[in-house]
Amino acid sequence: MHPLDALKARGFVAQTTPEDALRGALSSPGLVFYIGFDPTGDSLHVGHLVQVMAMRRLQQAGCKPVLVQGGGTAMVGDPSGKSEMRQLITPEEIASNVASQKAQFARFLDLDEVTWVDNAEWLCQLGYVDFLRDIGRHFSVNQMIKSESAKQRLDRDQGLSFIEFNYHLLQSYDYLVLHDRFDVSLQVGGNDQWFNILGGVELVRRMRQRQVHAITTPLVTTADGKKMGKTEKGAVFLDPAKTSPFDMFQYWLNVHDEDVDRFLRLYTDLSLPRLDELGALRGAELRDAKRVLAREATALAHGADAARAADDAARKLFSGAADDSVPTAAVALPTTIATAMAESGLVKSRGEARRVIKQGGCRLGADRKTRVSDHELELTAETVIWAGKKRAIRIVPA
RNA sequence: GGGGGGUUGCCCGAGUGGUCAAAGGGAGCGGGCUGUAAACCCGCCGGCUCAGCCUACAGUGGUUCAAAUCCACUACCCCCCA
Repeated sequence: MHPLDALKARGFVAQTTPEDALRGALSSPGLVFYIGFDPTGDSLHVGHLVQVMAMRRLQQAGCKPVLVQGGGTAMVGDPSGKSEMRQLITPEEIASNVASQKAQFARFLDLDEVTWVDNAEWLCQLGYVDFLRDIGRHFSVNQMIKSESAKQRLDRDQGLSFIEFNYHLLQSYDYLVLHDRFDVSLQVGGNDQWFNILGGVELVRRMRQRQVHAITTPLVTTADGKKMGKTEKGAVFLDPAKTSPFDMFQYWLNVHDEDVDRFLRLYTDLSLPRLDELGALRGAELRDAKRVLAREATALAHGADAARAADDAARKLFSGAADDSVPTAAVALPTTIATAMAESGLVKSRGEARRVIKQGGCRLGADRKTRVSDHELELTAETVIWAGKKRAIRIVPA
């Protein structure tokens, strides 16, 4: 199957540059493509995964990835989709973020085949006047002002500083540099980057008379309209120290019915026939599809063993057979139930613990047999505490 | 540089001297129903040593018996003019 069709079948394609040319470029092996990541955080999260998986797919299809860490662009801040000016981060933070994110990419990509560059390398030493003369002349302010990201900010009276306004030029320039240095002729990015990516395509065309290509991936939201990978507790990170494999497993297991098929396609390696099979499931059967999703997606991020362990732990926890595989927190005993709940992180505060208890949501024991009605109930030994139907933690003496 | 408007709880947003931990909505949480789903119904929803106390309405300082509400200064944001 043609790589482009494979991507489409899995739902990775939102927009592309003219398809015939793109298709042709993708047909010849060894096409070099790039994706940029702005290292604004010290861990990737599930929200980044569409891009990461798109790279994975393309690499498996024989394309050669160039991974651009946006050390330079991160210092400017992309206004796309942002309602306010992004906070500027320091070069030290960027460097440390780049380092920790790199390790996470290794799970998804064959790093031996990946070219790593940091655009700080060429962006940070640009001469302002030269840049204006050589690059800036190719850009129309009229157009930029009409771009979706600028327009939104302008319309809503939110202001758009000059530094952010320039992001477009910098990203376009990246494409030019990468084309010159590595023969990159495809850029992949989120659909909110469409305008920025086209800027690069256009710049290469004007300055090198070469046609290069672009694919954007859809901006994935959940069926109830939230950003992918966000929970009330924050993002679902790939760093196991920030989001445990168990919690990630639960995140995938608890996706909405309507998201299952889409997510399976995007976030797992399953074959298309297998995807169709799972996609045909309806009603309660979807639980099986969700389990596959959770298992597969967690395995990609943390390895098959960790995924299996998370699965086992989840099964045990919800079947009343919780053992030490289940999320555990050490708390100094004896103490009151409310304190244990708060200190273990099961709930955010003792106030919340009291509320849950008052409302009848707190139960004790792996089997959930004992309903707690007194927040001062004393805990003396190891036990499993439930807050509501889905959250539980095993308390052990500190 | 000049003139005007704004900054409220996780978010949006009312409130213009006491009855304000602060209307309303959203998010979130708990219960019911269910499939560890959605929708729906009911309840909760700053913290704590919880019939009480503490912290909060950008920051600081003031006026007052009493301020989110009045005054002054500071910071940030937006608009118009130059």
